[in-house]
Amino acid sequence: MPNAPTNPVRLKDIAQDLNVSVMTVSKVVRGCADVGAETRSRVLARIKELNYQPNWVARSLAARRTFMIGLIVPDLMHSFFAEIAKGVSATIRPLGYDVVICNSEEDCELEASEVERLMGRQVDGLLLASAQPPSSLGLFERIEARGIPYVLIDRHFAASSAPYVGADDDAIGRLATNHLIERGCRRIAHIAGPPLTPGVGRAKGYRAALRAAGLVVPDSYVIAATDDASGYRAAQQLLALDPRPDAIFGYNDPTAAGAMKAILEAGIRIPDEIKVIGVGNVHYSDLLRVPLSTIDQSSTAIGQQAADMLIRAIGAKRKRPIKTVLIDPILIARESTR
Amino acid sequence: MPNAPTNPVRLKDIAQDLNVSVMTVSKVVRGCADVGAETRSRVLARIKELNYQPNWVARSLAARRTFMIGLIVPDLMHSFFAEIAKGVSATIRPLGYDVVICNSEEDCELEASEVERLMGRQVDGLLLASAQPPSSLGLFERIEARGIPYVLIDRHFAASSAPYVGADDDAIGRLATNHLIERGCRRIAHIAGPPLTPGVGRAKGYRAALRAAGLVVPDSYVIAATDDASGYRAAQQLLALDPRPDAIFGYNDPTAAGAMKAILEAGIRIPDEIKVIGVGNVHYSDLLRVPLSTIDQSSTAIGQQAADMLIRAIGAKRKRPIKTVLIDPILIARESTR
DNA sequence: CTGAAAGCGCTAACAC
DNA sequence: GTGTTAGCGCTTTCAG
Repeated sequence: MPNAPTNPVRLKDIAQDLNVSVMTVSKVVRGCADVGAETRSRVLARIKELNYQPNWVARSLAARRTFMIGLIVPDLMHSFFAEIAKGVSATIRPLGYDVVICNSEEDCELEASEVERLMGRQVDGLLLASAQPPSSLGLFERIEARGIPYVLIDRHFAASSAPYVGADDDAIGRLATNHLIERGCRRIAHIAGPPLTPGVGRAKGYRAALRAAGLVVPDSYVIAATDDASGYRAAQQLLALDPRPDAIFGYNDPTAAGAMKAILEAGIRIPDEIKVIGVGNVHYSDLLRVPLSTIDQSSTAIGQQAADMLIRAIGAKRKRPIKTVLIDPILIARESTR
Repeated sequence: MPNAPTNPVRLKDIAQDLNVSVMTVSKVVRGCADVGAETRSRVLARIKELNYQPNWVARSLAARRTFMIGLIVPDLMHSFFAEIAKGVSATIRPLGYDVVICNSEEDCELEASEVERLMGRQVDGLLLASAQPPSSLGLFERIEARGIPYVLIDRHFAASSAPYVGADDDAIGRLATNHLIERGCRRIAHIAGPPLTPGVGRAKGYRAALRAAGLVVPDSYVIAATDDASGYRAAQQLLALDPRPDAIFGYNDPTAAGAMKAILEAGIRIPDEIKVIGVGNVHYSDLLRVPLSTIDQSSTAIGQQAADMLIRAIGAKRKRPIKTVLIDPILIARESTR
């Protein structure tokens, strides 16, 4: 038979039992120094006996501090963001914070409403991989008006003056493209991401690398996509082009994986006839039909760094050093570009 | 220049502006019926003007209800759990709840401490894919002592009297094994999961199906593993056995994918020489070197169902129909068992 | 329909 | 060292 639900123990209960004031108990709980040794140990004993657990809602209201931070990502199913979430949790947990993770589904209205809710819940700070259109600034304004610290992740926005932590997308684009060039490719196509900084930056790096190598490709060599399904379709289009590309640089691993599927289905050999590279080093990259070369962006590190900066910003009283941290990309060459 | 942080608007501010009581405003905010039409619209107008957002910490303290629920999963990186998380969010958000997602890393101490924290934060309910050892009951007891509703997900525990939502693991084991039998396999090996209900149930179904078909396999045909790396090693062992298995049923997709890697590396052909099947239908299953046959367990549905039951339990005053929901597995046959 | 009184469980700031 | 006084911003209960 399940025990009858007990009313949670409160500070007051302990105080009464021991004939001390609530304040004294509160101080012991929080580890304040100014409590007599003997009193402290009596309180501690009773706390253990009763298994007292502080009520964080009350504590938050009184202290005007929740020790909760919000993390908004566009898609938890994408392992890149799941990994960031992991990095964030791992960093802030030991510091006594909890994360509330929200999924915006890449929908900017949903995102905005999540942000409002989190602020309503009085989170101490926000980590935001935003899906806002590049120029929108309403949301950032509202966050700033509230004066709550936040850090942008993965996607940078000119409209926001917040610190930013992400990969160096330009470098990613150059690294991937140069790798293909070194492998002897000349007709390098690109599956471009959505019009946010990662997509734009990688495309820019791609073009820069081509230019530096004196290569010219037709406009039709760049097609937009976001995930494996659209990457699959994009690749089908690319394969139909007349001077057929001899390489495809996918905006992320899912698009590259989708592209590989289309290529293999068309009976074209990877890497002999066409090479493929992605970005993200998702966890299953080397289990694919042809192990996928990719650019690692250290997602866990991104999460850690961002969490770190946020915690620092929360601690700081009134200044905000607008810092940007760019994580260096690492090339991981596998079978698909052999 | 960033706007100076504004002090958040409170009920009191609106009340003063309009010369009404705080109570009246509070009622309007919550949509209570007993407010004059004119008063209501004046309040509403001012609320919009000032962009009032309720302080949920204060509200929670007063109402003794946070409208937050906790979700504890062993590993967010595993897309199965990410998908459950998605299903949960999608279900409860429209009802005004938020989820706090915690990662236990498959570590039962960490899990216990997460649960305590969530209870300290006064969540209204808990969704728990627990990593407790099968017989441990301390944690469940503590949750029940608090009287807070919770629902077990994916892993069932005899020690807990809570409702449970998960896949029908026995059926999964039989479905997968029978599929292999139908495909002509006779020496079917199994990569078994950890000693929790999913692993145990699937292994049980596996044995039951073998028995029903009159097949006998040596004990050495069953090896434990949890992820792609250990699945890889397990498969290497299996391949070294003398009557080499002609099929491997992996506890989950990662183990099966790892197994495929080992098999292909050994120069053995899938599915001609050995067939492979997994469980989970992870999102990249058909992008693998050989598209992986699998059993789909409708993770999103699990999340939805569980969230649904929890919400119901929260609403219910004082009874707990100990319900169990088993989601029917679906076979997805791909290349690896052709 | 409206509001006054009385907290929710805890902490900040300052007295003793 | 310890306790007192005042809230935090909101809701509950119950009178008007």
